[in-house]
Amino acid sequence: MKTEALKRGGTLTADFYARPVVDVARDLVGCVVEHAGTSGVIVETEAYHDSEPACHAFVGLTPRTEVLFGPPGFAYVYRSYGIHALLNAVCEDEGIGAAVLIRALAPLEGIELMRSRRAVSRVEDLCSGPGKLTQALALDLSENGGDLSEGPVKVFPRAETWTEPTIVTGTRIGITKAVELPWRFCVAGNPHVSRPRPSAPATSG
DNA sequence: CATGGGATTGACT
DNA sequence: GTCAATCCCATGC
Repeated sequence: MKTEALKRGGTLTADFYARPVVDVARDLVGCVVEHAGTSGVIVETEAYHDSEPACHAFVGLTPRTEVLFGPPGFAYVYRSYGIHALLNAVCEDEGIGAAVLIRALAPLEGIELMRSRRAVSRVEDLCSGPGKLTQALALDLSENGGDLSEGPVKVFPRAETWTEPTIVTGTRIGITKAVELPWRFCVAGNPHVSRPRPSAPATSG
């Protein structure tokens, strides 16, 4: 997968998402998410697929999972624990329920705006969790089903300074089923990754 | 129509 | 470490 598919209006296009969800989860690390005057570099993701019970799409096609089973490159936003909105990117072909959960960002643009939305001062606290980043970017359930290449939520290819991040793999957070799958991807040693951070294996970087 | 369970966070012991 | 807040939706009567 080369850059040709990464260049429509600057955003990633459906081709990027129409691949195995675990591959997309890994490749989204280092990419940039933008919404409502704020943006950040993705430093943590998780993959979910309808073949395993931790995925919402495991139950099949329902009103809730309709977007998950739809075409790739769209936003799946849902409410978690009645409080937080969580942002996912729908992946793989239409008819397959798969998505990448965006779990943490390194704030890039609109940091003061994020501070006003989050009421915390430290940059490391603004987007270091899936519920935190949606609050910082002012994302809510109305973004569910939105086209990630056209907005209002947009995802851009890796920024120049993040072309080759060192990625650490771990198990997914906060789930009770299929806990053993190593489908969590983080930038090694990055302060914006949510906790618990995966224990970094011996890597250079 | 009633019930139960979360892909979390922040506050408190 | 423990725990409550809070709402959408899947399931079962």
